[in-house]
Amino acid sequence: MKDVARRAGVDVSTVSLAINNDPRIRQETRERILVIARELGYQRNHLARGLRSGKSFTVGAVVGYQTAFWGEVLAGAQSVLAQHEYHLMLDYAPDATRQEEVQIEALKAKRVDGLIIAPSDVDPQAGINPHIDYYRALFNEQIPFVFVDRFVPGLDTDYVAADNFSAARQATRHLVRLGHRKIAYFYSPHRMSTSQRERLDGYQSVMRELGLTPIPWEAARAREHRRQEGLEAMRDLLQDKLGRSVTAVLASSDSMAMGALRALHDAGREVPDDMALMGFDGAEAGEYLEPPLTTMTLPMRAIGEQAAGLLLDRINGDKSTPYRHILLPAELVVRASCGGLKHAPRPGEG
Amino acid sequence: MKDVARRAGVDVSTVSLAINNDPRIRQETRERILVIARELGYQRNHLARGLRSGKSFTVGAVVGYQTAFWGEVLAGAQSVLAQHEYHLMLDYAPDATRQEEVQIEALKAKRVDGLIIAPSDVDPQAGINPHIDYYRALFNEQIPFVFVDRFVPGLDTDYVAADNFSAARQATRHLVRLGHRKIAYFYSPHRMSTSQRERLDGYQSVMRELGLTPIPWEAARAREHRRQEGLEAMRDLLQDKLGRSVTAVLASSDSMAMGALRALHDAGREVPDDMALMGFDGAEAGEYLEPPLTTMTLPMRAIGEQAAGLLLDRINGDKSTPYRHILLPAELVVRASCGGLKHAPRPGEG
DNA sequence: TTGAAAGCGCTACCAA
DNA sequence: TTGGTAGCGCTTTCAA
Repeated sequence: MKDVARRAGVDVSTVSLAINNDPRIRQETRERILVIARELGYQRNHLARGLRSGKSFTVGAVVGYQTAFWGEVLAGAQSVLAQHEYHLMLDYAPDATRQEEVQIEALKAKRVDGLIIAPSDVDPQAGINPHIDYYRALFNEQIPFVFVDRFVPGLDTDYVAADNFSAARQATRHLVRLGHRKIAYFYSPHRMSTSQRERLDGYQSVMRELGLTPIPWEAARAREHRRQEGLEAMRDLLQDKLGRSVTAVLASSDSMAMGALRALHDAGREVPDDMALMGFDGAEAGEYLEPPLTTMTLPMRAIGEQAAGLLLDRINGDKSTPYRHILLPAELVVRASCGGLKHAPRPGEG
Repeated sequence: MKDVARRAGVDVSTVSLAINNDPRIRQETRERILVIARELGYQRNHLARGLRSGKSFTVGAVVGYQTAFWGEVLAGAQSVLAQHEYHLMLDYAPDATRQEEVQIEALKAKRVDGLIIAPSDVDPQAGINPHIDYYRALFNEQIPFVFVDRFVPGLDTDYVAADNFSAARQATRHLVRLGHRKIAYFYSPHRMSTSQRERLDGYQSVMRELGLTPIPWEAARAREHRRQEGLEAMRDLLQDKLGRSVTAVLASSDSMAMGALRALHDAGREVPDDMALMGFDGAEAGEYLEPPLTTMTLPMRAIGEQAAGLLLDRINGDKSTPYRHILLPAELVVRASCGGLKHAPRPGEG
């Protein structure tokens, strides 16, 4: 920058103003400076800029294990941030560790301007988020952050997620519309995020409204991958007295549905003829299953985009604007796993 | 830091040394300073540190579109970087745009200490990477970087990938071992990365060595998702005179195999009885297919971990150590799509 | 509209 | 083993 200033015959401060498009600089001067800067291959040092101005043009993201879901969300966020010269710093914080707090502290030391956070699951015993005190402190520190996909009950902040409650209602109604009455809901009670809670609630609300008996089916034993849980839940169901009357299953996630599907295959049951099966998430793999899986597709990219947008507003805009909650609609994607269709949809149709 | 110094009755420079675990500071002094720092909630400012020391403790990653593959690679890299107080700055650069260079320049402005790069595909016409001059310049600038999954021919740098050539050989031999002689290889010539090239070469080398005729089958028309390409390639094959004699297909990626599988289902062909089908990548979804897909599983996490390790060595170690190429073995995962098994493997078995 | 100078928080150098 | 001080490259304030 000093070199640029010397070559342009101006002061460094003038160069700075020119580069930042400050209206006080004369058009002609700015252009001359910019040309010289380019010639010299000048590249602004964001570290110095950040140190002086108190902004790093960087946002931290703390999410759970790497999955296709989070990949999409982060890609969405990144695309919006990139448009504003912002960068995303990535961290994975496996649930149920203290990691989450450590990661955020590390990100704060790097002076991120804001954070995109998927808070860990709610403690099933206590019914509250184990990190709530930490988040409350973070909030009081005035560090801008947005919760994605899930939130911390008791803390009012910016928040972006799919409308899981409505989506679960829509899914349940879809099964009812196809003629099912004995509809079980597969889920895992071990780690319940707020979104999982809302899905369960949505399912139960529709069942009750229609005078049907909710059959919440807990994957009690397993607690590793969702898939294993779905597999065991279905095995249990098929051997259970009550379970045997069930004609349709709504799974709390696509991976759980995949496990359930495997169990059905293994037991020689036909899908959808013997049992209708529906997933939740819109995982890409669902399309490839046999039969292809009907599911609620979540707007993952949009969740990331909106989260980044909200965060940028909060960083650059008025700190005191009221906190916003954005719930994005999920989309019912009908494939063959629930019947009601003559054939499996071809790619692109669903 | 000034506050900490004052409270501890020492100079800021002493605090700095203490925090950086400099051996010159007496154990006792260090501990006292550290305690006070903690009490005061002191958090080191990495921006200032970076400005002064010329290191940002940050590395940039530029990969293609978000996919499960890249998600795993990045998660692997992130886990290693986190152990060294490094952070990952994420960028997605869709192939075949100039984006790649722009992104890297932006990352450089943020003063990343190094870069993890998946270079774009080789231009099929010219046979060279369109960005080679840029990468050469980057190399001359002495900025540490590692190529992952693919490289730029003609540029000798640190490089980590799966051993695609050997993996393709192993895959081909597997099919031969099962009794197949007419084995086609599905691939898409439009965008050939170096790893795709090596897969094709590996397949052909085994076929030739065994006196078999290679049947490279180009997905000529489509050029969107790999899946669509696989679907169309299989349709073509089934209608082709030569193609009808084929008994096994090795696809250049799992998604291509999935498309091919759909086409086989649609045509009423049984897998593996009418046609054996094998994928490449180890995509999670392959396990859920009907029949489950035999594939070469790439060590995605390890690729990311090794890439980060190499980069850290380069950043912190001797700049002039010779460039290393790390090729990690892929694993043959036998499921039911190629036959030779009595039943589909249960989860965990394969 | 531009210039001059201070200073962000740290590390690195040299002196004690 | 510790203290003092310069200065990284920028933005920002104030003066011209």
